[in-house]
Amino acid sequence: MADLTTRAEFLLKTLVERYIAEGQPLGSRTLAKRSGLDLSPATIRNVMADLEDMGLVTSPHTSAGRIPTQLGYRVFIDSLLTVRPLDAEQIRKVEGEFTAGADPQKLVETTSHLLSEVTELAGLVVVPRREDQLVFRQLDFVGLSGGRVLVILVTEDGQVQNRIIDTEQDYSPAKLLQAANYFNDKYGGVAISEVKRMLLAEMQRTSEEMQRIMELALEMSRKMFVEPADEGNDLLVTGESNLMGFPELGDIQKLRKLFDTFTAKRDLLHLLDRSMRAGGVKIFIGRESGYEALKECSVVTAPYTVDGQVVGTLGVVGPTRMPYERIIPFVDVTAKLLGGALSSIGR
Amino acid sequence: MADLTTRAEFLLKTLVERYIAEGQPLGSRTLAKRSGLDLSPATIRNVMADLEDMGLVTSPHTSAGRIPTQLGYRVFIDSLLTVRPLDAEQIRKVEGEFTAGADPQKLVETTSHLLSEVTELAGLVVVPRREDQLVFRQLDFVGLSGGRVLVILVTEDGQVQNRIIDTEQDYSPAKLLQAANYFNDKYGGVAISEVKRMLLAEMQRTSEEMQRIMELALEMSRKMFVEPADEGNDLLVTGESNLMGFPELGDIQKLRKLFDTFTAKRDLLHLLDRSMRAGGVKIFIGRESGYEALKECSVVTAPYTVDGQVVGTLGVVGPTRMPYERIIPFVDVTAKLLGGALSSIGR
DNA sequence: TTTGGCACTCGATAGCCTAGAGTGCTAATC
DNA sequence: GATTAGCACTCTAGGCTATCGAGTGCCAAA
Repeated sequence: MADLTTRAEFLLKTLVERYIAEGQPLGSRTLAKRSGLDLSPATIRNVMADLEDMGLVTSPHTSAGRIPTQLGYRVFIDSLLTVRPLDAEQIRKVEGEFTAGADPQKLVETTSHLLSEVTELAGLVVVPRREDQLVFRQLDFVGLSGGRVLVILVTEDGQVQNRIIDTEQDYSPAKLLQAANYFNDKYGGVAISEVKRMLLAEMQRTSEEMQRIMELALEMSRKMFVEPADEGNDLLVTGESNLMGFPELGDIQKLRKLFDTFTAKRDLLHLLDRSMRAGGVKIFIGRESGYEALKECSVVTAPYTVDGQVVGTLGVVGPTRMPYERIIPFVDVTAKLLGGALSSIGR
Repeated sequence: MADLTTRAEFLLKTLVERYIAEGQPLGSRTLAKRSGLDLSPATIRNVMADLEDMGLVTSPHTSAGRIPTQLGYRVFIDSLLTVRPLDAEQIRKVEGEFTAGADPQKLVETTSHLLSEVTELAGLVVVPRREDQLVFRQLDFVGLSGGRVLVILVTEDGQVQNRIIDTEQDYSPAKLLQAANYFNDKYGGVAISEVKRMLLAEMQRTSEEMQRIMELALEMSRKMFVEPADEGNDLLVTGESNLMGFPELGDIQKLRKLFDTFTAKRDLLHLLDRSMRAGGVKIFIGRESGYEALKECSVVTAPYTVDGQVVGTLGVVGPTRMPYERIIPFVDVTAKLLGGALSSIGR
């Protein structure tokens, strides 16, 4: 396929820009005016025919103008887009949200709200729960009735998870405390995935010579750590309703599929996981995500790091026709700030 | 206004039932057939005219049949509805969900999902966080860097809340433990609202003669308890997307208002709080709720109790045209089962 | 009190027309 | 050879009209 001429590129760029801004197919006449080039509509038509041959633009029907195709957006984003840095007000607003000391869960919630409010799209944040990245801090056992024990798990980054487990008998508070102390001394500061591994090993090795208290601690923590955990990473979605009201998502059936995708989380988590490996902002346009429900949407993501290590991803979802030049730097900055805020909690 | 004749009642009943089932206005002709009464359409028309005078039915336009008004639904529910008990499969399903031991948060989530799945509407559950109904169990202090302390609050019913607070200095783990012990001994088993009150009193009274450790505990717990808490009761909404696809909510603007109401939670919480006082199932039809966004919806709620005391409410939201005779007993049963499951956690 | 008959209303659907926007092609022009 | 003007053509959106069918309200008869 022939390379794009400079002029064709320029026209594609203005076409995409205008279409993003106005949502209307662009005809040769208007494009001639808006481009600033001194060309007649007829010439524009010729160029458009070329762009259509290359699969970069298409027209909804004969007498409508042209709109970008998915590929057109791709080219636009990869080589034509001029990203505007955030303006002063936005930067101030974003930074303001991250100053207050808060626990990771709240930080993540704040971030997601921020994303959806500023972009007026749906905000996504993956809550990091990867076991190999979480460091164990301490365990608490709180006795409940009927042999049930509330286990509270604290990680170094200040996250708290809890769970009720069943045991065969009631234990005294003193016993529970002793058990917790034993366990905390032994595993404090170890990565959770490692704790799991060590637990399994320990249980096999010393099951006979163990003291009662060790047994208790191990039994409970085994239930907490090893048995089918709730889930891995979790996903927070906010501002879904921002997506209603985009004419391209006006079909209620499509909208429902989209919302179901948000609720199920699985597909989105998968998508966001994929974008964790690469550094920096990643953009999935339409079908590139590989999910039917997202075929008319774009997803802009950026991983965030704590102490230099990628722990999660955040981003936004919106119609393919979204103001990328605003969205991209914003998602980027937000990821950096969230990473910074999370880093300052751990020690 | 004249009382309803038995026949008029019967016709209203079948009208509402058929309309709920089919979603189409009913004309005199079809109603004559469906009612089973041996009456001509003309007679039905006379009765319908009466019902219309009484404000119980209306017609969308001249040549459409009749549909129930809000008042018509009210009369139907209050005096005509024959509630069907749950069928065997549903009961089994509901009970199955509540057997596994789980913490309150998970129970509430399960319940909400259950509500929305079975009814195919949006499920609501108020998470009880009323301070006067929660009994303090214990506090944990976990030191983080930079003078920050992670405070974990456990209540008797097994709920865990946590929060990071700022202090002026770093405390040693031993100090923190001591402080927690001091506090837990003193306030264990006291209602949270009472702890708050006592804290304020204590701080004023003995601020000079206090030992350092008491000071520390009081200072931290003050920040946890007294300073602007997160919120009061919280609300869980699931299955919102079930509401897409009801033709009466087909307008995307309405839908958006509805979803925003779900997200904001405030109005719904208010509504559910109202229904906490009365025992048993409560039904808000259309505008009765008092909220614009819900004007074409009905809300069916039931309070649930722990140890005889009402602690929260649950329910469903759907279009006014919902199968009440299925929904009502289901909401009722679910409330009872959730209450039971929560009761078995506390001691 | 019930019913049949009848004129009337209204929404939905289909068909038709027009205006407007935009295209592709061809031939003339720079 | 690139650009442009001109023109025939296509397609949508919107307005207008006619028709069909469902259903009503009312009146007079049973």
